[in-house]
Amino acid sequence: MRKKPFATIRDVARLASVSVATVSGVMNKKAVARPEVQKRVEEAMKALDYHPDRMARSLKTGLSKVIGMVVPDLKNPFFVDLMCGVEEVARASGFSVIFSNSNKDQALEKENLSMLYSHRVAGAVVCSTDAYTAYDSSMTRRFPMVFVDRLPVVGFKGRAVTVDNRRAAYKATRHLIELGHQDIAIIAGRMDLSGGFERVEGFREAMQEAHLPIREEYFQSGDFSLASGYTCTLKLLSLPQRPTAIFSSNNNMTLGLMQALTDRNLSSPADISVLSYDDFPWAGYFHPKLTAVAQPGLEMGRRAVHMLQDAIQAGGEPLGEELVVLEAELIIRESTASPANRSVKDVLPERTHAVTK
Amino acid sequence: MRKKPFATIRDVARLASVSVATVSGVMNKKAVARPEVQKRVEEAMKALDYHPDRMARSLKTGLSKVIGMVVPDLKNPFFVDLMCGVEEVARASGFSVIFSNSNKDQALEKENLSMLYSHRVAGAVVCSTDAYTAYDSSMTRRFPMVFVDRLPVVGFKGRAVTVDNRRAAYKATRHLIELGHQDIAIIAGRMDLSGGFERVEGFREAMQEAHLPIREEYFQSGDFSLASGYTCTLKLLSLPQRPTAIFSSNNNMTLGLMQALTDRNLSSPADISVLSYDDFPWAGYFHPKLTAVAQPGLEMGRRAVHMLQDAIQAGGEPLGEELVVLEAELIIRESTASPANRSVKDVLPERTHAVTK
DNA sequence: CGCTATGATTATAACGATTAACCTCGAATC
DNA sequence: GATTCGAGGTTAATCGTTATAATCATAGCG
Repeated sequence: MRKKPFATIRDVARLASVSVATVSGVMNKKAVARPEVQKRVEEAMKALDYHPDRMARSLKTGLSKVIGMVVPDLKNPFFVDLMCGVEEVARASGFSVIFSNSNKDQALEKENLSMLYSHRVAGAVVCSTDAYTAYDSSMTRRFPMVFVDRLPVVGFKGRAVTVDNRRAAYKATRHLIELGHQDIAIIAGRMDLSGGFERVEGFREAMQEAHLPIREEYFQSGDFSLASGYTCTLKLLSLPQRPTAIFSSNNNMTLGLMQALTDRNLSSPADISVLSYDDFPWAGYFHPKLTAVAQPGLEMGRRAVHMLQDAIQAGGEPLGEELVVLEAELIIRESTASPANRSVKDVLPERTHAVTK
Repeated sequence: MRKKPFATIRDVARLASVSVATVSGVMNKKAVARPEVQKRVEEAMKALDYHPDRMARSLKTGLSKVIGMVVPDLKNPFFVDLMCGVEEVARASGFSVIFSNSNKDQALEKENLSMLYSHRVAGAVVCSTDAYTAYDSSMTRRFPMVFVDRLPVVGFKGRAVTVDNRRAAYKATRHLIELGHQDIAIIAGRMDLSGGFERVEGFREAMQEAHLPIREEYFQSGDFSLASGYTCTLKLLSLPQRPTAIFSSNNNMTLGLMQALTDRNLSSPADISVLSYDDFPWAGYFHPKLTAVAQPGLEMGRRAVHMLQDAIQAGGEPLGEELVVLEAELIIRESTASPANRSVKDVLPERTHAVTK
């Protein structure tokens, strides 16, 4: 083996003429060494550029200061927001974060989770790529996890932080209706993901409440990808009776939608109103500036880590179910307007009831 | 201490009725155990959901399968590209990545580097937040690093992958000149960062070659932030003789630039051409679609990890200097056009020489 | 039958930290 | 003066792995 390239606690002890236990003591502020000794130790540490080996420490204590995070797609700014939130509060409490990208691949996600297990992370916040058909309960035994944005399985019992997709979609649709739209189309996302499904539900709810029909051809099924947003929009635009507004279920599909619009030489909101579920950092620079549902990604990440730390604190005792549901915000910009030749009064019924929880 | 929550190599050994050494052997494909034994061990591992403790392993071998990455700003999509590239090839070769965000804070960056050291990472790719005035050589002794995008210090000797900022800026400016622009302004970035400085140099070079003056009031000093892009643009627009084209030194400043344009009711390229150093994933959705210098972020991240792995392979023997300089691509979209009332022939001289290396 | 060569398997000492248990020695108490 | 006490220190075991040397069969060979 090559010469040891870093200083160990023993080197420090030797230089400071004390035992390793003493060094460990002053490091962890436990044993009260005489101020004189303490100073000597600290000087030795500095002199040797000594930084304790966290692996050795974790090995001994069984406590790791690393958490894992797995996201399905690093290119999506929403997940980047999540990451920022996670990183922020993790670091604030002395944790490091191993990020891994599952690339929307379920197998890879499981592999990543195993990898994190191998690292003996204290816990993980995971944004699952998919509804687990076989949600492996053995995984939960490995280390505490909190799910974020997406629930891993319907009827999930565990710890998660999500946003109220249904309510957000309801509010968004309601905004369209209040503007006077009747012919509202939706580009749905993946219905096997909790978010995708709930957004459609919120949309339905608002439409039904307003006694507006959801025409079959106005319901397009996408898969959250840009490409699907594009083709769905094209289908909508070539309909004999074009919708006056489109609700897009996520940011990527909105991008496809906008592309299709410009390709067809249509402009928003003059020709068609567009409302995007998911805000972009740059949504205000679009032409038009996009009206969008802004999910509190940062806050979600933060809360997830807090929950995770509670679970870590509990030291493996299974903490009960805990579901934090945050509210998304509808940011009204310029891509939504009243449809041409139609007054608001014609169409808007009284609001009958609030959305059910 | 609580009951051990995971299976150890000893548990596997017991279940398979062999010694720990044998288990270790079959895991690492070293010792050739009898096929029968090998199978028994593998079954035991599966049955116990055994995953070797990488920390214990690293502690023993002195070899870690983790690399660190520190970026100055997670919100900037360019750095996210870098991260993607890093993650991709790291994972492909069995490495995990600890990401950390220095938030453009030099002290925090150093702290992060110490943290990574504490984790005994095998190496790190760092996108430094700042030119180190005191570039601590003790840091390089800790673990191999390769710098990406930004050189840590002028006259840097070490391993890094960057892009040819100067040449890219030259090409971009040249494009503006070829369109017939003479009154070209630049919003410079931070001159203490290698990138910021070189972009200005490339700009200068193209202008001089075309015998075009750089008027003092056309040179605005920003700091790579959106806000600075905004204010610089406002200053340019209120000049008695407005420039016909603006070169913005990075993505955030371009955002500020565009904001200022719309606030002043100006549109591009009709009123003014804009060229952005840094492409956005969504630059094609802007109005107008932005002409931009696209840096190969993904590829940079990938190359950086390759270089890092070479250094890790070398096991601490200092590898010589190695600088990989990639080429950025100019993507011409719609935000640049010939200035009103001016023909190309009037202004374009013969191209005299290629940019010097 | 010894003796060795060979291949499979095992016992055990690290790795760098923490920590329980144990020393030491002077001051305080009786 | 003996006993207790406690602050300040040390020793050594331990965490889960790997590496090395040692052990153990087993077969080949003269």
